[in-house]
Amino acid sequence: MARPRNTDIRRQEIMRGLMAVMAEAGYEGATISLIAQAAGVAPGVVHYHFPNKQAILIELIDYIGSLVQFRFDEMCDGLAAEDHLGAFIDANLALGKGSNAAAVACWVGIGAESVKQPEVRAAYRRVAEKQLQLLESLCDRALTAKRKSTKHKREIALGVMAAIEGVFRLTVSVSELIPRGFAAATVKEMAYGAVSAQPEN
Amino acid sequence: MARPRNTDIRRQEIMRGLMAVMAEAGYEGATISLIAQAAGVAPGVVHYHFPNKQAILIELIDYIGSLVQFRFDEMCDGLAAEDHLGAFIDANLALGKGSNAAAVACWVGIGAESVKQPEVRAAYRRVAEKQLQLLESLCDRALTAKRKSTKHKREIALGVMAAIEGVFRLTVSVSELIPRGFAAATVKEMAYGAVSAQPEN
Amino acid sequence: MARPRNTDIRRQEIMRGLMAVMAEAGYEGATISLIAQAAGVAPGVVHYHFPNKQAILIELIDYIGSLVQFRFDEMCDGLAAEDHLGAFIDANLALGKGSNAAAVACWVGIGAESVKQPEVRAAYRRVAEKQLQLLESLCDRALTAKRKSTKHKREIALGVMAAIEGVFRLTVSVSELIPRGFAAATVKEMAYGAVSAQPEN
Amino acid sequence: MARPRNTDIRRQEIMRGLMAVMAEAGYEGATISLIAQAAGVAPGVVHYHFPNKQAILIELIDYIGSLVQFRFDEMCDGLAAEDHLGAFIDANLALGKGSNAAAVACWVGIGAESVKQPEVRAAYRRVAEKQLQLLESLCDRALTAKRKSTKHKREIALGVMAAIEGVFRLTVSVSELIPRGFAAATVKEMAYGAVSAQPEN
DNA sequence: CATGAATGAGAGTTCATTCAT
DNA sequence: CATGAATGAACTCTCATTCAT
Repeated sequence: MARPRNTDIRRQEIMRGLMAVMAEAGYEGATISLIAQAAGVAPGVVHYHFPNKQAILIELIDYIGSLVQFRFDEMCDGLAAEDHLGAFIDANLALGKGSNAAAVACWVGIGAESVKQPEVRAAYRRVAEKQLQLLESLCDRALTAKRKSTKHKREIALGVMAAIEGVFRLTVSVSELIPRGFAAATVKEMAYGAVSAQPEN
Repeated sequence: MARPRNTDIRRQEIMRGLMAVMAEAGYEGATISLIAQAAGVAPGVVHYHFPNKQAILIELIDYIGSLVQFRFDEMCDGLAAEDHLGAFIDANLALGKGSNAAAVACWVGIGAESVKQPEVRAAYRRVAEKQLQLLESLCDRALTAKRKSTKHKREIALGVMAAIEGVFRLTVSVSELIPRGFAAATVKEMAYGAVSAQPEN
Repeated sequence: MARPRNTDIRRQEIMRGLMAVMAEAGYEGATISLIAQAAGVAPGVVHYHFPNKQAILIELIDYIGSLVQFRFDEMCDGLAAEDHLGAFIDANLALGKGSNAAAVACWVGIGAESVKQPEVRAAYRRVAEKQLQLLESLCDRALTAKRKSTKHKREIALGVMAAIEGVFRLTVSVSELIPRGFAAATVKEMAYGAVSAQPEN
Repeated sequence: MARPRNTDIRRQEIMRGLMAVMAEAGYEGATISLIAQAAGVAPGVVHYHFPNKQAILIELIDYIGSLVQFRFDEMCDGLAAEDHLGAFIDANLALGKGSNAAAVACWVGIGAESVKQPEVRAAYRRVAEKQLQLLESLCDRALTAKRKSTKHKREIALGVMAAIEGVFRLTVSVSELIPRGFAAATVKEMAYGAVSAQPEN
């Protein structure tokens, strides 16, 4: 009898509206009005579905995390275990299908917001911890496949993660300095270089 | 006899005020009033010395760039040419004297602001290009010292730079995940690992 | 066979919802959403049964008036005519069965709303006039029973009414200053004191 | 050199702006914009001098309290101690010079706001407690002058206070029912009637 | 040079009311 | 009758910027 529930759909639309606007104007520049416009809804709708602007951002953080996860799962398909590390790097940095420039720009903005908003920081950390654990297990697989010591898998994982985050940052701010398609290759070389550099098991 | 110009001193005080506030509250959260307070001056003074808030930020970008440069010069003192690459990484990431957590937090915020403010982006790029050129020459020195091909010096330089920026980001958002004193060592290993991995010249 | 009308029930539920919420949050703080929640209905239902928020308030005014009337009737039962004045005061101020703290808080809020909403003011006046007429006749009874001049019955009635309203106000704002069970006794003393002070008839 | 401080003047102007608007439109209806207009300043000025709207209201509470106190002091001048109780009632209720219809309307609104704003409630209580103590001492004086027991001075004080507050309420909501100049006389009669009714000391 | 009061545009948020289902 | 999503106007509050002193 009542109007059918469409909350989940609306929430996604609004969250994607934030992503689109934020990629151009930053978090502060993403006004509720602009977000609503980008989502194709009236301004009041935003606060009907979210208690406040921060809540949209936090939902966006999880969403971007899940996008990477999804792309990684796709890319792993049919790959040997030792190549999953490369797949993870590609999932984050490779261009082409599934790459998402807006998400990258947002991710940089999320880093800055997490400086002052503890809740954002917490949400970011949840995603980062999950990715770091995944990365560690991928390093383990790669090291094991090459019969290398897995002693420094966490260090390598952290280095890879930092490199990925750094590429995001450079992509956003100084994309002209990075030749197209360069980043994924370089980070993969660094990662597998580190793997190879480990002593035999 | 005119009274001595204290304009330059005031400008520095204000700019450092921005750095201090921005490290806690982000760029948008750094109100003119808070900046003035941190600088120990009246709010009106800020706009006497700077046309607008953005101008302070741009001065801050150059200032942070010069801080790193200065620390690098200090650290190079007495080091062999091949170790200058390590000195650069330390200048950015090593803890202890000369390390500056506020500057790191600001740097992350500057990255986010450069998404929407072209002038900030340009200022950031000037500093980044300079650092990248320096890094490239440091890679060249390191490769040459080990009689390696310098063909991929730019790739290595970019990778190192990304790793440094990424560490900044992780430091700010998820410092708990990074053991103290870990970052500089890991990035140096990655850098020299890449150097060693190059073919002989 | 039409389904039984539950409109009247719903209206009461909603009106009581307003009373409950308004006692805690004031009239402006009583949002339609909160009222609906307190009434156990969906927000949309409220405007199905009432054209607007003000209409609920006006119904509430009459309702609270009738509550007092009802309690008065109950308390009069078996009392001598000269004691009906005391019963009226008790009906308003006595604690125990039939006392209604929420109604008192609402009544204070209604007074404030009547400053700006003419319709509310009119509704309040209707109730007040009725009570004042009743009070006047009760004073008449009390005076006549004591063979006193009834010349100032209206003054006494007004004084009693003011005292009652004032106790409401103090109860709401500074209940700590009023010992429990104190108010009804004090006002009754004042009322019968004034009755006694009148000249013999 | 700097612009001279005028904060105190501005704060008073704004507070009186609130009083003027609130007397017509209630507290919620007194928007910052209307308050500023009534005070003859730009909207932004309001929040330059007050952190928020509530702070203006709290200042107004103290101000109204001091208005009554001031009028009382004036009216006491040259009166016998036993008549000070009457002066207090006149200070609150007498018409003519020093009477302030806007203040009365605000006071009713303040009562309603104190239901939901604890800070307002606290401010109201501070004023009420001070007045109640004063009233008690005035009752004491009146009783002592007539050689009556002072045992119930607090009860009488409370009754008088309730009557005054109740008159405010009736004045605001149903002024037509109260003949002009009636209230002060009636309350004074009630007060001195109660004094006379006490047993000899 | 310095001060801090003033400005006013625009932000996030709330909410009475409407209405498609 | 009932639902709850949608609307958009209006609110309080913030703040970069200006400028009289």
